Amino acid sequence: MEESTSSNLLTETLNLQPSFAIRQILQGTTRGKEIVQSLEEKRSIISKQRKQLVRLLVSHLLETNGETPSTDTKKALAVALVYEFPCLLDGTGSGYGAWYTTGRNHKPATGFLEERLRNARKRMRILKRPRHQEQQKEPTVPSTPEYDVPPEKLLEMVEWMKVNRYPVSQVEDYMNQTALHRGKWIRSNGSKSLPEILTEFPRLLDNPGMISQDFQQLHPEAVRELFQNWATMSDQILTYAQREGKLPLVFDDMTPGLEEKSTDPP
DNA sequence: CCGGTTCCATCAACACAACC
DNA sequence: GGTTGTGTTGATGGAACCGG
Repeated sequence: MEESTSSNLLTETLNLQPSFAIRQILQGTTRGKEIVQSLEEKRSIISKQRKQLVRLLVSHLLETNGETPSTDTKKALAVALVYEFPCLLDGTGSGYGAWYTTGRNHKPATGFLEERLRNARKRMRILKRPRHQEQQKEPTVPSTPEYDVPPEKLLEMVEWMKVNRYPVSQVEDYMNQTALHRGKWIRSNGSKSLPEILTEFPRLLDNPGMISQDFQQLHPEAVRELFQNWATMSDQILTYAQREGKLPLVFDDMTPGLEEKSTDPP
């Protein structure tokens, strides 16, 4: 019942918090920065910001832990969040139940993070099964993405995505259809720089899950392995990026407030 | 041409079934 | 016992439409 006290949360947090650098995740985007600012100055956020916050965190979760993160991972994220921003503590026994609650008494796990994760999975599954979803208005490329999409249509989609962020499902569909084209384009002429890539495909960063969707599209056989070994793979990727001289830009863009909190994993 | 209203698509959140 | 999948519903925001 009232199992939890603040010292409980503290213990839990000390154990789990290093897994998620909440601030760094949020500082990676403009909206994330606004949310952090609001949390610091007003000690509150509006519901729109809360939804955006959940999107950013779940997007990070998907990138780093795959589609079905463990219960502990999800709990760690929720705990890290309310530890970092105590004003987000809720009235539930644990203090973070509104963000993540494990299932109990035949009731499924719930909370904003869990629900977002579930809805994201649902959407991704729908996208992966185009055959099932054939009653589209446009008679365009339902089955294998891209192979039968004419080049001009590809360019049309790319241009559309430069100026449109919504509807999200449309963005995800177009990103899906242009994944192969994007891969070729990025690697053409000795590979593109990060700013070049983000100018051509801004939705890669601001629409959650697009990078993993691309990887899924290009290397479906390796997705599982990548997710499982992400901790070591990410190091190798960073090392490679550094060697290629691309890393400084990445850090400049994504972690402007990289100061004190050196989070070394246990 | 502009402001207000209606219509429509999307998504978050909920509820329950299916599964391990 | 719990988690994941899926259908449903209400809220929200943008597009289209209409009257002044």
